[in-house]
Amino acid sequence: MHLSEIIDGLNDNQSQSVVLDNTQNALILAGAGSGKTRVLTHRIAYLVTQKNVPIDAILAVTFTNKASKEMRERLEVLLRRPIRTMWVGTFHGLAHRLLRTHAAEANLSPQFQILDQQDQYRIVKRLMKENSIDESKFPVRKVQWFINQQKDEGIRPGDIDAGHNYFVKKSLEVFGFYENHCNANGLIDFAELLVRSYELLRNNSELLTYYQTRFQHILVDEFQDTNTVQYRWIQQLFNGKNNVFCVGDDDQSIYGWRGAKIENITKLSTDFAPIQTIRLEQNYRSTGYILKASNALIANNKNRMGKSLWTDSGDGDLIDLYEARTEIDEADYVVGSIQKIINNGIPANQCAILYRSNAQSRAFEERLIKYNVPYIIYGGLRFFERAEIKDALCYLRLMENTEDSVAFERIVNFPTRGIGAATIEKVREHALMNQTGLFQAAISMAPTLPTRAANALIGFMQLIEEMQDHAQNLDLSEKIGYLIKKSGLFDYYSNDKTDKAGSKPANLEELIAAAEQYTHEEDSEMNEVTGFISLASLDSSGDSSAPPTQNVQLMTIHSAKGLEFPYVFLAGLEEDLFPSRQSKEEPHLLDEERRLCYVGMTRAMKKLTLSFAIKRFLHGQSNYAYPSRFLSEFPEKHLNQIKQKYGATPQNYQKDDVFNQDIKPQANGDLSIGRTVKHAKFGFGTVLNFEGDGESARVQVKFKTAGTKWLISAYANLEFI
DNA sequence: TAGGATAAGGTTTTT
DNA sequence: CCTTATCCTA
Repeated sequence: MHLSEIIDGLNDNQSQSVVLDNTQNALILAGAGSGKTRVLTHRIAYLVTQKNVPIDAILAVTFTNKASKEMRERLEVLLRRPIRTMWVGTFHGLAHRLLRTHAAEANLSPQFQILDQQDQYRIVKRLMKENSIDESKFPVRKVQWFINQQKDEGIRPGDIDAGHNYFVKKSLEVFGFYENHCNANGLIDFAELLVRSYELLRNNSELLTYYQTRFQHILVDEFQDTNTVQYRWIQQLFNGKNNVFCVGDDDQSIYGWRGAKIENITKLSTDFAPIQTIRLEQNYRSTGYILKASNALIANNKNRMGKSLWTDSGDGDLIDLYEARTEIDEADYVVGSIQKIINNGIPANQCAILYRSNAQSRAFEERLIKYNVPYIIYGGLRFFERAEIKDALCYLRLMENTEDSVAFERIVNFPTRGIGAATIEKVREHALMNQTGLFQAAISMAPTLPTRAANALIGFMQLIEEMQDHAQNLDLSEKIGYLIKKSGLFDYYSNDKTDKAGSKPANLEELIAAAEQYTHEEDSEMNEVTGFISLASLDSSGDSSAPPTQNVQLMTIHSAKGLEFPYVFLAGLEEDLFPSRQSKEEPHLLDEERRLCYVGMTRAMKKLTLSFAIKRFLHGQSNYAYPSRFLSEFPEKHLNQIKQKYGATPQNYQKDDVFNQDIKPQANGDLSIGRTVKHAKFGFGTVLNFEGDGESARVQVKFKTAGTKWLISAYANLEFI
């Protein structure tokens, strides 16, 4: 292959990055839409075709499964050959591969199972109960969070001193119990995948040397999102003779809450010196106004490495800003706009609705259904996290390995078969005393139980054994098809009245289809079943089905990272929602919110529409909100402001309210709910409620800065704006 | 023990 | 508001 095939069509900075020589490491500061995936894939193609680097000498790390899949596909197109054996994957996926390959050296059972968040929660909760730790004082979720936070920093229970902090002290105690439990049962959570594989190489110099020598080129995508352990993981594989090539954008760091360290990108320059930094600032995605506004917004952050995107494709349309009365009005406007776009012959999947939190999707979903616009929601409950799917997989796991106690607990009495809490508790005790798995314990102690419980339990174990026998020679998808019927899961969910949408049986069938699509690598460290189960844990999205072509796409901004859409609707730009309430007090959290907003805006190619609602119903109640501060952080001249349909003044909210019955058409002289007022001392506020009339009226006002207060109208001297 | 009915709790983002 | 835990009855 000729060099020109690889660098043709790249701009100067891009091709300079691609053909960097091997004497130094590289940091590519790649702005949104500057073609970073292109640079990464072309870099690899350059190494393979021009420098004769074997594909097995390359390690390419991404953050999402989607990104690694895409990179693999693009590489195969570029190189015109399959690259199955190449190490391309997510940090978690690659760490998992390492641990499967060297399970013994990592002190792991070869059958180890991956715990997802839910499994982990359950275990932590049970351990706390067993050890009489009060859940009301130490919420399970917080303790779980604490444990993961430590692990993301590579910290083990023995590594820290709680001092006088009682919460830390108790959490550490649970952390210890949890570790023991996981070690005894061959369980690995997400964070553990990383820590454990890091420690594996740290404690085993032979292996470390092997991988250091093998991976001549280490390429990392989204470097700004690496956490402490991930950074060390890369650092460890670097021996000074090989090369790291990191691509990142400090302005798009949005996973600080998950332990990502934005500083890692600056640490890189000292830890991996000499390093060459190249900036990619030409944007090929968005029009001029979108970029100018995004640049202005992100300029409000301190401590940036500095970068300014530009385009030569012209200003394009102004950014629309819609001021909605409520979230329903907002959804109406957005869906209405999308309908117009579709009516112009543009496919629906070119439109995306992005939001800060998943809960916001509901209003949009309702309107999309009402107006008959096809849509697809990403996130929310992911396929492999659905209860019915996990149930089925647990049957599969138990059939594969009867010692899988997590699976045993989940399905021993599901669908219900007369095995109650009391019986299970006895099994657990017996297992603990004899240091066996639950299944083994159940076999040996069943005869000691009362007849009814004993029969039920023995019946369950016979069922599993019978299923094992019968499924032995079936292929994976047939096995799953068989087990969902035989176990009674399918019948159970078919008759489940709480499944309003009735989608659960369909999901079970979808699982069979997913198993059919699953292609198992022959040379894998795992057998087919284990491979499929691991995939289900690590790639929770699961819907491997063809990408939707005629659906409007709805997702959080977090999951939109790395994607682009011609028409983007960024909704819910309100204080306390975006930026979120828990972020606004802390400058570094607020900066991350701002980056998130920047990421959202820079997803748009042709047209960006922002919106906010004055009143929003969320988490069971209605609240008035102020427009997000982010809206005032870029020049107004980039905006085309659109007020709500029925006029711009708050008084008009009372009339023509066909969409929102929940806005009460109440008025009392100058008073009306939703009106903006000014108080001499408290400043500006919004009327939330009032009672009584005239001089004796009491008014509840939510002030911008002073909080919410009840005031006596006669004394408050409110000025109505 | 099962399964409905009622009460309580928790809400940002996810590999 | 929705999910989950707990209570209560058959």
